[in-house]
Amino acid sequence: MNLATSSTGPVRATMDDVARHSGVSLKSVSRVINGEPHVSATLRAKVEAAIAELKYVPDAAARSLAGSRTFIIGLLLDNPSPNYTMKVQKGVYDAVRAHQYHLRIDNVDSSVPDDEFSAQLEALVRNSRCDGFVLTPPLSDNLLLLDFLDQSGIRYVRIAPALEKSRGSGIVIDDAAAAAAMARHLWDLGHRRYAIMRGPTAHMAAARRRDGFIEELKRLGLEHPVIEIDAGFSFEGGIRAGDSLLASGLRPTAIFAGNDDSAAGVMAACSKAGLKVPDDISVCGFDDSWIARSVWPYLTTVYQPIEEMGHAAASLLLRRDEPESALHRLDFHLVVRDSTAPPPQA
Amino acid sequence: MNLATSSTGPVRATMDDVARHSGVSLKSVSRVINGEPHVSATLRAKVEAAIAELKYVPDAAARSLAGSRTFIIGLLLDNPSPNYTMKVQKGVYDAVRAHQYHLRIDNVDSSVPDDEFSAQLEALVRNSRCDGFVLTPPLSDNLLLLDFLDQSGIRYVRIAPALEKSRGSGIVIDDAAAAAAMARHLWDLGHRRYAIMRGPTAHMAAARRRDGFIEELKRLGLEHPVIEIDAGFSFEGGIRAGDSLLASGLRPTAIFAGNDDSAAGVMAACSKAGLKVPDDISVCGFDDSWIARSVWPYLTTVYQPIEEMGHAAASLLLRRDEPESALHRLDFHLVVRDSTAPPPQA
DNA sequence: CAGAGGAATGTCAGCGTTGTCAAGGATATC
DNA sequence: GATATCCTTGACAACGCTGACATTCCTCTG
Repeated sequence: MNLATSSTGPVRATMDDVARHSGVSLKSVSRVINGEPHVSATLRAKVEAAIAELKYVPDAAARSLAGSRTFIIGLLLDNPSPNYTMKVQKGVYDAVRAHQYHLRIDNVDSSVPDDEFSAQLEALVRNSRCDGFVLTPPLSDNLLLLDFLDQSGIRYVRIAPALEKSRGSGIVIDDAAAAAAMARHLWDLGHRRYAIMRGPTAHMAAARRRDGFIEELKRLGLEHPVIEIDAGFSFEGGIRAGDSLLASGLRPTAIFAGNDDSAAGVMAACSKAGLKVPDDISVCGFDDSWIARSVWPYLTTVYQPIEEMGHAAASLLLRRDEPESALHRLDFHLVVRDSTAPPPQA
Repeated sequence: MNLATSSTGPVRATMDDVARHSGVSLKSVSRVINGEPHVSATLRAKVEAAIAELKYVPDAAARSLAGSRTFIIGLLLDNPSPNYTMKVQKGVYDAVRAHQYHLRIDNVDSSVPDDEFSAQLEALVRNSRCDGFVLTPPLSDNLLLLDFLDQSGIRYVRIAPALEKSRGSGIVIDDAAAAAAMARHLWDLGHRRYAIMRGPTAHMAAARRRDGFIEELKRLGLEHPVIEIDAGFSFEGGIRAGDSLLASGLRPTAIFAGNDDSAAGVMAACSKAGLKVPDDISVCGFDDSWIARSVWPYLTTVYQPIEEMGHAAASLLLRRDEPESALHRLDFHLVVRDSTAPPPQA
């Protein structure tokens, strides 16, 4: 069997068939399909009827050869977290399909030296002709990539950008406000001794979460300093940070981790140390990723609308009437589950 | 800014440029690019030099319009597990890119009524012209889908098929043998009282794991029957099944769960019940997915080469010389971590 | 009511490849 | 040495659609 000639399925109708069938010119069919102005209602109706009857579907290859669009949106991926990535991907997919576009995936590896990275990008853009790219973190803040796309005149939308936010369009949530909300939750439960597990230093959103958390606690009147430890964004990082925190003898009653993975690690460290969550100590995360419901007790966290962010990013790319650059802020909300509770009575 | 005209990047060289540059005909360039026979070494060298110099890249749209290939491989997704999906996707992506193809993602929802599902498929195949599809479970065993693809004459490769294995090509591992290996591991540790958490009933691979596990134990001389409980493939399912098992008063010393997620749930149930893993009870999973290292203690499990399976599937699709139908078996191996240990002294 | 301007529709030449067919040259066969 | 056969190369017409431009038919304006 041969790849090339294997499609022996029913013959697809062409635009010519539609034109003949509805008694109008080829170009008029084209106009209807592309929603161009200056088409009478009568003609449109005729053509649409013919399209429906013949089950006509425009040929993407011919369209992109003749026109200048490819009807493909590229999703640029370089994120280690499968949960996050899949959610973004789902959102982008839905938006793209709703516009009759297709989703193309492209992975890049930004952990290589700059020149190699540039070579990757060049190859990618040369090969993968797309009408636009959705950039996921950490790519959203990769200046080399942004420069390259700008210079090539390729449209893009950034998900959760932190640096140079005026470049391209971006979809964000207010990390600081979200962290502040978590701070209030813990404060209201009665906690007064806190630790925070910082995310990766390169991750700007993580820094904003930290700042928002600490600011809010100060505003609420916290006296003790907040203990800070680097934990990264991984389970291993969380467990390590948790181990060393608990070994140090410091005993916060609540720990805020930079994301759900590290929070899960912290919880593991607590149970290793014989502390029960949430009775002895409260732990909370950020993202409401899938792992938040794959640990026991279920994790209190901040819901980030990741799928919606992907959807919004793709939609932005597909709206031709969009301004050059804009930052769209989406809503988060607190998800209180079982890993936070009032502190133990001293 | 307009999607259509935004690409003001450098002008791409066309095949015509290459032909002129190397002093040969258009068709000869085409022959070189497509690796067709009957091309002299001299001509090939000239053309290749010109291609390199002009940085020529064939235009995919023109190729698929003129020829009958699209240079796109579709990945059909309907799997709830992001870990699994991302791994498959990565493998498929790498294989596809190595052949200068592109990866298109398409989601379908097989949880809807049959007629609605058929409509989805029809729309998908009508719109998404691909040179072939990679099917992931549970789609690999969806007969409606297989019928549809066969009938449309579209090539596909199935990942982990269980039913009607002679249809299309398939990439599998030996689930029964893998489960048997796990059984031997536990037996060698000294366990004699087992429970097994069954996967979803519709999931054939899960059934094979169960059978392989029990068969092997019988072969080894197990006397007590293995306790069986349905847990599905989710964390919640695992925790529920674990709760009811432990509440029942039955006390196996080792629990084999159908996948890592349900194993994590079982571990949570154990710690809720005050049992320490692995000192009081051993727990093991299947897949070596990402969650196996996101629980404490790290999970003993079976490594399935999911990424390689995706890679193999796509490669199969891209080899034109492949027979109609073939089943390719890939290797698994045991990953012994911290969740299994000898049973407590009675 | 002539002329201008705009709305509605049509004609036609590509877009950048590949498939078909033909032609010329080299090699093999009797 | 003539004919048959294969190898190598090229000319040219699609592929299905859109962009530029032409044409017709209104409707408005003064």
